[in-house]
Amino acid sequence: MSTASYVLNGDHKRVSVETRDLILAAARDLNYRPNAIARSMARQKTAIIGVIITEIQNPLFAPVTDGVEQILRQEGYQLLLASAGDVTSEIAAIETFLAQQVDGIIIMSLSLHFSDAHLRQLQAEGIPLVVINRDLDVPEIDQIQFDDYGSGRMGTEHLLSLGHTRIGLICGPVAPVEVRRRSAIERRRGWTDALAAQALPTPETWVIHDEYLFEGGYRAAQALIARDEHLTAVFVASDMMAVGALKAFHEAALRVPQDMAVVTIGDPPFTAYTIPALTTLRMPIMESGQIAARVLVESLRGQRTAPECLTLGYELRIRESCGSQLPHAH
Amino acid sequence: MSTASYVLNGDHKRVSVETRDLILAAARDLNYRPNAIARSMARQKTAIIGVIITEIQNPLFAPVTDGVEQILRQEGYQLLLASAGDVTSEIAAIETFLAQQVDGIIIMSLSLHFSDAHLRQLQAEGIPLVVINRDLDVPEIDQIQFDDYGSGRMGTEHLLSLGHTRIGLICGPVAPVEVRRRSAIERRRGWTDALAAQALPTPETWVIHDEYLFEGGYRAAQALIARDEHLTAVFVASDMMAVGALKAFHEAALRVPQDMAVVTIGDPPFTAYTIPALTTLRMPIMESGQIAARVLVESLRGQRTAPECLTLGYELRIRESCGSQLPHAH
DNA sequence: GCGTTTCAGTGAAGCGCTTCACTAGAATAT
DNA sequence: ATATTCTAGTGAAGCGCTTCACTGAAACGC
Repeated sequence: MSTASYVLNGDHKRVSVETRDLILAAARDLNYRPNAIARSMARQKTAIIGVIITEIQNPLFAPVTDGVEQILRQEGYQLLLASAGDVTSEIAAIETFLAQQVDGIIIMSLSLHFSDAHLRQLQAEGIPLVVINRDLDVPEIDQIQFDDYGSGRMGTEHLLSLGHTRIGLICGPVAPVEVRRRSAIERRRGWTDALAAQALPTPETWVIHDEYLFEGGYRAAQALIARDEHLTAVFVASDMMAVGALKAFHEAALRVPQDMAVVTIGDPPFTAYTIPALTTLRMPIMESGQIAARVLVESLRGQRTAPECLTLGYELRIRESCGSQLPHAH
Repeated sequence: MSTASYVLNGDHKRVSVETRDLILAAARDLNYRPNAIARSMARQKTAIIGVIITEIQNPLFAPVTDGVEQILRQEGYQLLLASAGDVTSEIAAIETFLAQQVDGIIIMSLSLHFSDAHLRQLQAEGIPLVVINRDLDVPEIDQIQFDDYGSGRMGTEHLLSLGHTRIGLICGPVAPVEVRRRSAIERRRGWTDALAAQALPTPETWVIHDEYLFEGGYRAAQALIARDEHLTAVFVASDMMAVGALKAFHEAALRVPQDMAVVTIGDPPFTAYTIPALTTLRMPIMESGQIAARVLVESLRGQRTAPECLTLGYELRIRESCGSQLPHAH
């Protein structure tokens, strides 16, 4: 039995070629399938990674999961998936994963401010953990972030570079605390700083916060129009919101980009097919999943010394909605 | 030890209240966490379900996975996820799942015509299996389908009911065989039959097949416009394609719905925020995941006798692109 | 009061594998 | 020729739990 085990695990030194072939042949004849559970039991590791995401249907999660899965598959790990929309169910998911003896955990959250005592504890117990997109003040934990401040700044600066000075902001929720998104706060900060750097005003009335949804963008744009602040451009900090905003502008007979230039944030291909096509800051979502998985795998192999704390940048994709390609009057 | 096991598994008959409390207290003190691997080993089942999807990023998959996850979580099962874009990797994923001793498998494929010898074999080995959206000719296997023929028919009939007679079709790929989608074939059949039932013509030139993508719909609409067949309406058999088509129509200065009425198929919320909002046949995607999970769980509990073969219907959502709400001239 | 049933708890096998420690024999060294 | 090393293979413990078969004591029946 031990010989068979060595053969099936590819230990070439311990077994002669003849016995090896014999065993392999027997395995084939018997239709032998190794029992991963028993192996995990004996080895005290499972080659399974637990992945927790906040909501499966959120557009961020498919690409992240895809990225994670690509790398894990390639590295020989399996992926146990759970969704957890609040701290209680996150803790429950972690407990289940630990019971399941996962080798490591990846958590991809919305940029909500969750409490993280349980993550500290996980870390303390020595379970390899990588966290994506969470406002976490625990430097020992590997983290992958997005440069949300930079995105706010970059989007606004692009509009500034096109000559706009009255640039509004449609952004995700910043209050109340349960739904507040770090990304929304940071993007707003970026917008503010970009305008302030040019000594331009940033009045409260040029900003609308709403949910990161089509509906939210639609409502926000309507509200902004109603305020009649003579804006010539708006930075919409989410592609779903931008689609909603485009509709509201269209209904208000505001032409984009002539009457209202739009820059937004996102990754999905559909931003290229809106009317007009949206100029976006591409968010490296799938990449964040890949990187998280790689970092985790390196941890598991003991190839890491210091904790990772990466911030991924956005990339400007100029299309029609910002009006770059049009001569426009100011 | 056995007493502890009984207590922790909630067997109330075998243990006195005092010992139970003692054991529970000790478990708490020791921070005891049951080892699911060891339990699986002893019980010969894992409470893990393997889920295979074709491409994580395909818009069908997030809702399906969501539906599956909801039910499985509620029923106490874990979800092991793998993506497999072709038969070879599907077989590999199944092998891994079997090694992992999953209790059952759910496969959600694109409606490609995959070979299914390996599924028959799975079935023969007695592994509970539910397949969503695959063209499978194996009546013993539980299957969840979408009524694609019905959707083609229903969408076309809606346009007929609005007085259109020259109704084009933009549809998914039907050839070559590697990329051919059953859904495309069926929807075309529905379109043909709906028109034929009214003794209307269904010329080849009114139909364009392309990929189920924004790009595909864009190209297809351009091609259709170029043919100049004086169509007044088109059934676009995918919401992504419809978004692309809308853009092509817009660029060709064709007004939707006045010059070209559009009905499409899909579920995602974004169809309500296109310009104009798309009239769609809603595809019960998440529901298909829920149902698949329920069927599987029932199988695992031995509560099923006959194999399931469900076909889920589509539901018409009238919005702007079909022109229902407009008086229009014919 | 004796046999029977119930109750509470214990012992031990076994789930399928890995891996350390070991052995017998062959090869090599001195 | 003897000691040492190497090679190929074996034995057995053990991973952490479940569950069947069992036991001793208490409760019950007539």
